[in-house]
Amino acid sequence: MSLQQTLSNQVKQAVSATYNIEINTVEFQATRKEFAGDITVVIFPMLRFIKGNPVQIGTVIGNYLVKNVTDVKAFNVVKGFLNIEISDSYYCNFFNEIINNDTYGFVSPNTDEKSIMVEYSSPNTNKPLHLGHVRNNLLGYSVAEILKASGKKVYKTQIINDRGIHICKSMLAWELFGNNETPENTGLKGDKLVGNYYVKFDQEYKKEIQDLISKGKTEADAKKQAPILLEAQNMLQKWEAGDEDVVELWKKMNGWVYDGFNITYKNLGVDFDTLYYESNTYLLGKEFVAEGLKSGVFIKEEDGSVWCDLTEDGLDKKIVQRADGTAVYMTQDIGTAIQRIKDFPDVGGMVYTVGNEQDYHFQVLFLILKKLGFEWAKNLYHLSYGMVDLPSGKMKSREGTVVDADDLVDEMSATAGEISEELGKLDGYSDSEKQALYKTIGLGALKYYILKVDPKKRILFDPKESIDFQGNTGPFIQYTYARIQAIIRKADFDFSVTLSAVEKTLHPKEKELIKQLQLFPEVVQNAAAQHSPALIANYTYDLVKGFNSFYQNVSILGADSVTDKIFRVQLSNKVALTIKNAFSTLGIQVPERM
RNA sequence: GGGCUCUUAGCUCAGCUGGAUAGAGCACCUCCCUUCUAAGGAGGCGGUCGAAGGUUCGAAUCCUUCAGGGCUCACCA
Repeated sequence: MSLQQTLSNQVKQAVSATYNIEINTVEFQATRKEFAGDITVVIFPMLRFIKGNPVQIGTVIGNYLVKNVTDVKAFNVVKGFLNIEISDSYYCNFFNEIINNDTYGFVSPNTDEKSIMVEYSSPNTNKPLHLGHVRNNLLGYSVAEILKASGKKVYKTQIINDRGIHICKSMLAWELFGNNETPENTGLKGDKLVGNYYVKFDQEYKKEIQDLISKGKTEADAKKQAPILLEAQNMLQKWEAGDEDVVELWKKMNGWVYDGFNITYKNLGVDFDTLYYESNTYLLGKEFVAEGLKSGVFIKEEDGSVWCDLTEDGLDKKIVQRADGTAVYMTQDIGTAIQRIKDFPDVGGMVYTVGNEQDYHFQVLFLILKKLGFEWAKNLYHLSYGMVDLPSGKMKSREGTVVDADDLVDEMSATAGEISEELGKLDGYSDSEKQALYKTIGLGALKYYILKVDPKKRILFDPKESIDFQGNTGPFIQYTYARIQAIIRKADFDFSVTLSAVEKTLHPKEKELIKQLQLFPEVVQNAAAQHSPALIANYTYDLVKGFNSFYQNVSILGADSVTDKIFRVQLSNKVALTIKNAFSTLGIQVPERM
């Protein structure tokens, strides 16, 4: 039983014994720095049940606790707050319990529980990944890792949007202007090469529109009648009809893109357990549309289109199948969800990492799946995140203001290198060691910068600030970890002395640190429940801040006894482990030296 | 226009289920390296928590209205 539970029970007993009144909840909070004590019971809520003076009630409960709970050393009451002081031996014992637990804070997987599928990334295959995808990937990957840490089995997946008019545009431009360029003969990453042709298409398209307008067409007509667009649409029809040449080209170019994406994913340090392709799933939803029609969930209009009426749920009518019988976006998402559960029957819920411009879509999707009667539909979560804006404004692919994912990672590493060189701390390292370290630091900066912000909020991405190494940043935390490793390397104490032998008054800063360490498992559970890496990021920062302050204020080598030194070195060790575990859920590495 | 969402220090952000004088970093000022990494630490300056009402012992947090920003309301994905 945790100390808080014990205290809660004892407070209830104190109230029951003194006032003959039963209360069912006791409110706790961490004691503020300016007061003596470690944990605080808030008396105010009890006033609803107990008539009386809060100070008096607090004093009565405090006396009871000191008498009946061994770990309670003393107490004081300020207004409606009962501040409780916890004995040092409690902290030492707690510390002893976690000292050898390398997976502290992580719950071991419960095999009886249902798994969770986390979808993220899900790009189109016509252009390279950009900054927006970076946020998506980092969030999705991190939430998957946090869910794992909270004891869930997790499948990471994505739905690759590999069909449609966008890829036909790239294909057509490549046929018309490509001169048989390949990643091999140009040395370009496949996704970049294909992306170039998507841009090329757009340029030609615009030219043709201008041309038509100068011949007297309206702009709207010109946009619809441009020959290159008609040709692309023709290509899409051929693809859907299974035309061999078109399908072969499609396979070839998508293959290039996948090779390119895989490099980017590797650079970012993300991975997937299973993949879904839209070209395989886009027709799947239709059989469930048919079923929904039978059960009355959907309605067929006169023209043959199928709709779902959600007006009673406060939403609109939503189309789920076109008049010509073809699938729309919603249809395929219905199909994909069902297919996933068929493929992985142990999955009991899914997390979709998709930008907030699709909030409404997912609200509708989840509701439709519920109406279709799927039991797992209540466990679907849209991990919605805000856009990433640049100081110069929105990213626009056509105006060339897009921040490319690969370029970004490279720049972060390069900047990490420049700053490290300036500080000159890495003398004696080989070039390859340095490069690896720069990447760890650069990526750490990028990932932390993005993950520490609440997913819901839009991010203003300032490239300059993101590579800052001071304050609440990834490198600051990595640096603290590396410093702790230096302390441990230097400390050659005899670790056979157990901590329970420590009989001394803890330094107040040590207590603060241990208090923070205690919170870690709770933070992981909370972050998993809220799908919020930001929670873990900000917690880690607080811990590091606390440690740095401890480190400056307590002279380790000046400690008097051997056990004292051991305690402090092990406390450092524990902090380092907690940083490492927290960062692993964020997908950030910690270097042993930097 | 309807729906969803955001607004906290000059800037970038925390603030858990309502609780004590709203916290960090950056920037600006003052101090602190004979010991393990100063990419550090201690302190100062800086806030009518977008506005107004309401709920209550108590509101940045919950409710209502309003203002401003974003997203969305396609037989696109």
